[in-house]
Amino acid sequence: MTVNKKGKRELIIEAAVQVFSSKGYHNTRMEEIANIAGIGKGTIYEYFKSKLQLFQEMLGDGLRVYFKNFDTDNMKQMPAEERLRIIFETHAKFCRDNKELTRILFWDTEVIDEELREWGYAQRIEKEKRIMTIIEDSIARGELRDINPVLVKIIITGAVAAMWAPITLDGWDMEPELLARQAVDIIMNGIKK
Amino acid sequence: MTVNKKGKRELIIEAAVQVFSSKGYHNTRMEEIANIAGIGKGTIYEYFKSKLQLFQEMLGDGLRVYFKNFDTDNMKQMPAEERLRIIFETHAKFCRDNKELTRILFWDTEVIDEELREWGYAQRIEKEKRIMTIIEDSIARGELRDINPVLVKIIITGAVAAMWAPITLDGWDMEPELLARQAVDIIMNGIKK
Amino acid sequence: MTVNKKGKRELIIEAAVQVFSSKGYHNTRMEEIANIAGIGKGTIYEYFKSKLQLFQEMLGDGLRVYFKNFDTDNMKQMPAEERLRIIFETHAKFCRDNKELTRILFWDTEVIDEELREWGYAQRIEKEKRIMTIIEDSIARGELRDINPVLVKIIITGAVAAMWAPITLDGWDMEPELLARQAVDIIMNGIKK
Amino acid sequence: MTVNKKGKRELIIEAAVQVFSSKGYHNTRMEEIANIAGIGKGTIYEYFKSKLQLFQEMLGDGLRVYFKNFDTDNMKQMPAEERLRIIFETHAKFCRDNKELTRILFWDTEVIDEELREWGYAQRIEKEKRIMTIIEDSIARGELRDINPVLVKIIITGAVAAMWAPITLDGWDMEPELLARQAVDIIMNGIKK
DNA sequence: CATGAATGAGACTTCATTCAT
DNA sequence: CATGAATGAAGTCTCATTCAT
Repeated sequence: MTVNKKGKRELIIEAAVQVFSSKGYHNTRMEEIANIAGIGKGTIYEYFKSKLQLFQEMLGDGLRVYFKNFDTDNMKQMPAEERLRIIFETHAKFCRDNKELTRILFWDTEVIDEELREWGYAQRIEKEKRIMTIIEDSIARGELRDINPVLVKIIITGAVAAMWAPITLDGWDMEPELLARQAVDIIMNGIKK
Repeated sequence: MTVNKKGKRELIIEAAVQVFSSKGYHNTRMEEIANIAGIGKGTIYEYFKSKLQLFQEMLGDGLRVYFKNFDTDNMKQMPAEERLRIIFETHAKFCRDNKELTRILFWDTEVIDEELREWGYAQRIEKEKRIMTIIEDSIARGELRDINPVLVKIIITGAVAAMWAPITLDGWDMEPELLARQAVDIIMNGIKK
Repeated sequence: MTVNKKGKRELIIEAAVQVFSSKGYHNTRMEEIANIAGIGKGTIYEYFKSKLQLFQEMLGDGLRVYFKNFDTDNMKQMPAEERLRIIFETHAKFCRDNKELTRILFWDTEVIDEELREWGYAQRIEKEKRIMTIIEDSIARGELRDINPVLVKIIITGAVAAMWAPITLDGWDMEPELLARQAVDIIMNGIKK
Repeated sequence: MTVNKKGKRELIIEAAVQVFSSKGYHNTRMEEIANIAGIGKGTIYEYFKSKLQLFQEMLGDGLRVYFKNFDTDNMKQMPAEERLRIIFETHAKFCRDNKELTRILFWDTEVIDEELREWGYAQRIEKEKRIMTIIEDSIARGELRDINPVLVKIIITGAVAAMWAPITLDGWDMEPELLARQAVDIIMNGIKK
């Protein structure tokens, strides 16, 4: 049945997230994914054409969930500060709920496949464009000082991306809303007294 | 001769940087490194016990060069702003001069080996401790607002780490000194007008 | 119902002939046979124990049809020329009506199974014995020149077997009766003017 | 050294002929070829890209040896009878000296690969064209009765091809020269007294 | 009876490493 | 010291067969 089939596909994806995250693509054995999913090795191939495709669909599924959290239409009307806050908060929530996946999605650069590399590159550009728009909008509206927007983009994207490490590795546990508010405060006003 | 041997060792390391950087650890073939170094496949094993050891020594060499750039003793006396500026500038210079290597050293998380993973973790902690010290020193000295130091650390390390992408991938070319001055300005004073 | 079951068995055999003929034993997937037969994969196993058995029964069915065409009792009384003519004509008809199957039955030597190999060998010997009997009978009756009967057997069996290629592959279309008459004429009288 | 390398390539080809001949393409395991050649499994891949390529090169090598035996230039001047005699004799010699290979080269139709199938088809057409030329030449010169040349071609190619079976399987041992003389005698003059 | 999702044995192939030259 | 031919462990993937529904 469809319900059943969908269930098994998700079962595999979940096992894949677990193993790919902790071992990386190349150290992951299809058999281990199968074992963790509680199914036979061959069954994976009923749902995914190859190891690469399983990995890609895992990324795709993850990103779809991630982007579902942003309501882009509403955001256009907001001031820069608010938009940044939402980005930080949403990202922090996703990171908290998908600790391992976050690293693969927003940090990992393991070379797996040429096509995938380009996909990852496009992904990064896409995300950064969103940040750049916010910054340039705000500069145009005169909300910001006269600063290098590329540098601001690096600082913001770097901060967002760097969150996975303390959360995933060090078990840092901070309320996403608080984190977002404080982070945006620092970026907007600086750290100097 | 020792000189000769040293020469060949460096030849191999240079080839290793080239191939490991562009293909990642697992997609790199020992034969390709040998070809690029212009030597025989077996010769690599005269200088390195294994592929893993070659990779590790490549990392070690890279980090040694990196840290040689910091004069830690002098830095202790400086104000936070100056110390941050040096970190940004030094990092930007290293990134500009070792585009590919930077990504492997300061971003890559490809899982290669359990021991190496811990080494990388320790590396990260080490670097972050340095940042934390700066921040906590400054807070103690009353130079900074009352802010979450972990968050500041994330923002600074994230910004430093994120520099590789525009420089390596997008060909972004900015004077390290200028970059450092502007970045520290933003972090200290924020972006708000 | 028995009728129903028989109908499905034939359905499978027909699909098997189609796929085995064009792809060979090892390139044939049980699933493809099932698809062409319009049934489920598992259903084949209700009628045949295994892929090998299906193949064997397909061969058996084919040969039974083939040999039904020879009325061996009547043939014993006929002169050699007439008997050869019947062999050629019958074979040509079967080939025309079962293009692909003919190749598998009378030419193919794809090694599939030790038991099957011996079965095929016995099959060949059986057919050749028939030819040898005709030739030796005729020699005894003084109808033929003093020639090597083994050689004659090779020429006749070779000619019979070789017919599948132009008919199946090149689309050669010749009236079986005419073909048989002319072939026997050549064998009996040679090609020299 | 080149001599050494050539030696190993031939070693593998010889082992391949042995195993492919007796088991067929699909039942042949690369490991068995390696074992018979007395080398490691991986070594085969130093000389041949894949199982398919090994098979193809084995066929190519075999055919090259086969065709080296025909002196096509000289043959053009000879009468049909003589040319046929040479074909039979050369083929019989090759069959005697390369019992197993002959079946693969001139009889086997195991479906292995689409490209290979077309190659085999072209091969057959090429050989048959040679026979057709002889027949049509002779008809033009008025050496032959008014007979269907396609039928003659089938009889001759069939006879030639069918020789492998008694020689390889039944251990039939006949002097190639004698065989050729008698076979051509039968084809030219028929078997009737 | 019919089905097709699930299975796992087994095949090909790669590539780090060794070692005789 | 330097080499590269040889090796075999180990990984991905296929597909005949089973069995619960």
